[in-house]
Amino acid sequence: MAGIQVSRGTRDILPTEVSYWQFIEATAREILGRAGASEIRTPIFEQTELFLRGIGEATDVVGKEMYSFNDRGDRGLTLRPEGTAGVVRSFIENSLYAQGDVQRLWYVGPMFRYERPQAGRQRQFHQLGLEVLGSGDPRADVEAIAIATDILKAIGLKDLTFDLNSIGDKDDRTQFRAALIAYLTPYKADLDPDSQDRLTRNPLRILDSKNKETQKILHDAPSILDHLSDSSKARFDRVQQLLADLSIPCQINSKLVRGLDYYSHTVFEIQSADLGAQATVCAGGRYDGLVTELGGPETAAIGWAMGLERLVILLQKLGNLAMASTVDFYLVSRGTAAEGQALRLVQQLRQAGFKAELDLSGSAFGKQFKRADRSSAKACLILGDAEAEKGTVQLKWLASGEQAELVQAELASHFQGWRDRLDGVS
RNA sequence: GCGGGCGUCGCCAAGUGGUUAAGGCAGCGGCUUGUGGUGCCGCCAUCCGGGGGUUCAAGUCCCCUCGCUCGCCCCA
Repeated sequence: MAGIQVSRGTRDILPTEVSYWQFIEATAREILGRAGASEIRTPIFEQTELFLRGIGEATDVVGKEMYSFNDRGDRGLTLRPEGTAGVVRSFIENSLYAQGDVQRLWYVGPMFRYERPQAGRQRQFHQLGLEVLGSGDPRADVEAIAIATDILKAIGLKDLTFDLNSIGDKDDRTQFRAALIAYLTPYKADLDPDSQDRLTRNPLRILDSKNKETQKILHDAPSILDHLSDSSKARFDRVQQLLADLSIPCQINSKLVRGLDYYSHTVFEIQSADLGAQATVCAGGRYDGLVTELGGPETAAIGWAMGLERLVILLQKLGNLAMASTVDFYLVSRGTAAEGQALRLVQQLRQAGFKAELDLSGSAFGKQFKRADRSSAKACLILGDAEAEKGTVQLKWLASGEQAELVQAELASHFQGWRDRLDGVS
């Protein structure tokens, strides 16, 4: 039990679990590809400055959750806590905006946040995200959302709730902020401590407080939706209408605000009731100001990210993924000459497209057959001293027990027949 | 960063201060030294996350520490 263990908040993804990951990633890759999105891979660490400016210095993520360090050259670096900032940095640095009107970029990979680990929340976790850069059209919002819901649907998730809101533009929020402060200030003493603190620092965040008392007070609070400018409101209406056209059901939640500073207008969150406190499975929104904030040309943009660990948890709960990987042929051999020939045959089978496993134990035939069973192989190829000498091999189909002796040199002539038989069996 | 629960073999799990730490699954070996799936037999924790302490005596009580877990916070 002593010895070195994984770091707190990190974990291994073992072979029994990794098939879920591969399934999710393959499904997403397929759907994103069909939508004309291109994968982009950016570094795991970036200059700390990028996140300070991109995410916002006042946010908790930047304030107390980043893995920041100085390297040997005394550069201030940070393990990326999210994916958008790096993609936008790359978009600007590589002048991707010059390559056409809209860039649809997606990414997948590990992110790092120093948080207290919890179910569905780790210090190293994985996100898959999409960024659509270069369009402020409401259709871009809905297209991005539709891609996300397509992915979630394709991997088989049900019973998800989709919350939608608009937090308007900067001016809308300035107005609303004043109204909210004016409303809440008389109740200040009754708010939970965190919310009291936020009243001046970041009053919008009070809206999604889980504190019951605070929520009661918020019941009659002004709504952001009543403080949208005409154009912001029209934009939001259009988004809702387009979603309805696509039959994507959503509920308007005027208290939905996002934790990162760069969002504007459309924000949304997709949650599952089966995840406990960390219920959000996918979240995102529009961030029209971020590209200029990071030194690029004015570029409208919308994006989202999914938490892969959470998707895997949900998928495992459904338990509907039959991941049994069966073996076609299991090679049983004993004796120096036979073992050498078996190694050659197993390679020949693999190169012909069969899934073949070679028993390396060198133990008694009985033991090797037991292992063949456990591997759920369909057939055994058996080589002992007698076969090695004659240049033959025994083929035994495990389900029926039928066995035949074949000439090694003629093995390839049986391949097509075996393929047909294996296809029939499975 | 704050609060609650938990931590016994690879996995599940008994064990409520008293001699040698149940059991099941898995694994390994044998019956069966060239033929499997069943069956039977045997082997698999000098040790109870780690470190201190209390006691004649601790896996069982106390303290510290590490980790997991649930919630807060935060967020994907």
